[in-house]
Amino acid sequence: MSVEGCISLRPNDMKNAGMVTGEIEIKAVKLERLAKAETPAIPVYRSSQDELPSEELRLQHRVLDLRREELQRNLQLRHRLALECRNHMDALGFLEIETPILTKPTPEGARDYLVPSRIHHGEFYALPQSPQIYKQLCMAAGFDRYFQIARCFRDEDLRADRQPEFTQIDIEASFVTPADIMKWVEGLMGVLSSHFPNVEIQAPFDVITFAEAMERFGTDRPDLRYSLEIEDWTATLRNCGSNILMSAVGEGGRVRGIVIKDGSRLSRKYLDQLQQEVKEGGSKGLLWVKRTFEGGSGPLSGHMEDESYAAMGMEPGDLALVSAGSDTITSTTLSIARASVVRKLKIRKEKSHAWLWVIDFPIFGVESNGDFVANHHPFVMPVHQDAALMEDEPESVRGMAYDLVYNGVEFGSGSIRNHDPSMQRMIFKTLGLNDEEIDSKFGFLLKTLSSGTPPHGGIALGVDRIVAEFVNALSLRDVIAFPKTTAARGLLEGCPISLQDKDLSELGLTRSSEISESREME
RNA sequence: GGGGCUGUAGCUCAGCUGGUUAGAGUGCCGGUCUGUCACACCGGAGGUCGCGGGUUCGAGUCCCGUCAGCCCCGCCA
Repeated sequence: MSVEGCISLRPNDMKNAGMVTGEIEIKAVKLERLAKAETPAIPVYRSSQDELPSEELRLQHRVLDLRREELQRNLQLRHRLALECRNHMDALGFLEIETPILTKPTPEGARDYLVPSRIHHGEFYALPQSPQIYKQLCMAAGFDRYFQIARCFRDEDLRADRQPEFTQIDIEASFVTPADIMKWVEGLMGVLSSHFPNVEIQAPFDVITFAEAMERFGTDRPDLRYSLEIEDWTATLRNCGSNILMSAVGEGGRVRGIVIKDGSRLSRKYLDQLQQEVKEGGSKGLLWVKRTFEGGSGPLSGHMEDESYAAMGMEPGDLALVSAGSDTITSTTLSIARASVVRKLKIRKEKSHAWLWVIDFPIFGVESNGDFVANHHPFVMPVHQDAALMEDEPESVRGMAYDLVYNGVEFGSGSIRNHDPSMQRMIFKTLGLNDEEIDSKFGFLLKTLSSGTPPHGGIALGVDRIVAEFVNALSLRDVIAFPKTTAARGLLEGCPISLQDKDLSELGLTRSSEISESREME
């Protein structure tokens, strides 16, 4: 509507303090209807106690959903964050350089989204999983400080915190140490978070090593708002008489666990449910014992002595959650249990904002079949004192890598890169690539490194996750204007769709017989 | 690829161990009222119970399959 008239004060007894414009009204002299609207399929203006329509409908009618105040605000804040990011990086002398969207498929890592070439039948581009290699090429090209707010694409199954296309603040600089990058990012996060009233920041952030994070919290992205820590009770409990614990220790495992002060109030029902939770997370199970004034209860209580309670720091009323086996198993189990108990008991936060750097990640992970895979990506430079282990003990080689974690959410991940082509080639070989494969997939990178590339490193920060966390959104979908569903569909526009045969043949593609003709677009 | 939850009026939901004509709130349409702001009051329309098959005298309800959404495992360098 277009309304012309005089703004005037409402009569005193008709003012409404609950409305922004509750004190005034317009004495209209002219009314014009600018556009007609059908009754909306989903309510746009709803009272606060009304339930939201189902997410399926909200995504189908995304335009209407986006009119909601909450989403308007989320996208405004997202804009503010991007703008401030550009200003801040510019002030630090960083150049925003665009990198290709049509790129080369990579053999490592996530599945690529592929784009068939019309001009070269049978050949494909890939959408970038990240601008990683391009930003390294920028370093070699002499742009010493690069950044980009870049769209990335990964064709993997989705989660609440994963979209098939997502946005990163991508940063790379030459002649830097991890400390330089960390300092820049701390400054950047300070500027960005200042626009979000419920986020606070204090630099420098805490730093712990990957090994320490796994030992104390069982995860590489611990939520340090809570202090509950994992302890090693192998010595205390190895001879306690429990078959489960003794056999796990006999096989070289450890006994680890968490003491929950006053945890006895957790019900049997909840502890059974917690069993289920850790099993779904891939664990075998979880033992527990409650210390009482009379003695104890729970699966382990029969094996507990007063001395063992004391050694574990348990007082009457406390609960211990215990896991035994390989570090991988106990870490997974206890980190899931830790997060669950914190939620259940609404344990008081030590602080509201836990910023953390996790450093010294192992470069390689080991698959169940013994193959090595890159933990982050294959371009991480080994820490100096570990470089000698590359040949004989690659699993022990730590990388000059750093993850940024806020309240248990991974915001970003970065590293110093290999600018030495021979080290880079050795890493590719450890990952199982032969020289021929290395040259065909990454020849252009190695050739660049051989042309004299400055030492360099950087980081990539997940914009969607950062905004989602800063506005307290339950899902990435609430901070993205037009997100995809968990099956990677766009419900508003209706994608993906099947194509007609003539469209396919122009691209040199033919329909597989397995895909029925009925799927063909009319 | 696997597991779980959900799918009933435009929207949010109820619908028991299978049983007559599937309900409520809200929205929508018509009317009354006209200083309202979740207006109030009166009246009305509106359902392929996601879709397909099966069991049964009878299916919203039970079984099988399938589609869609959400959550999780695998996967995500």
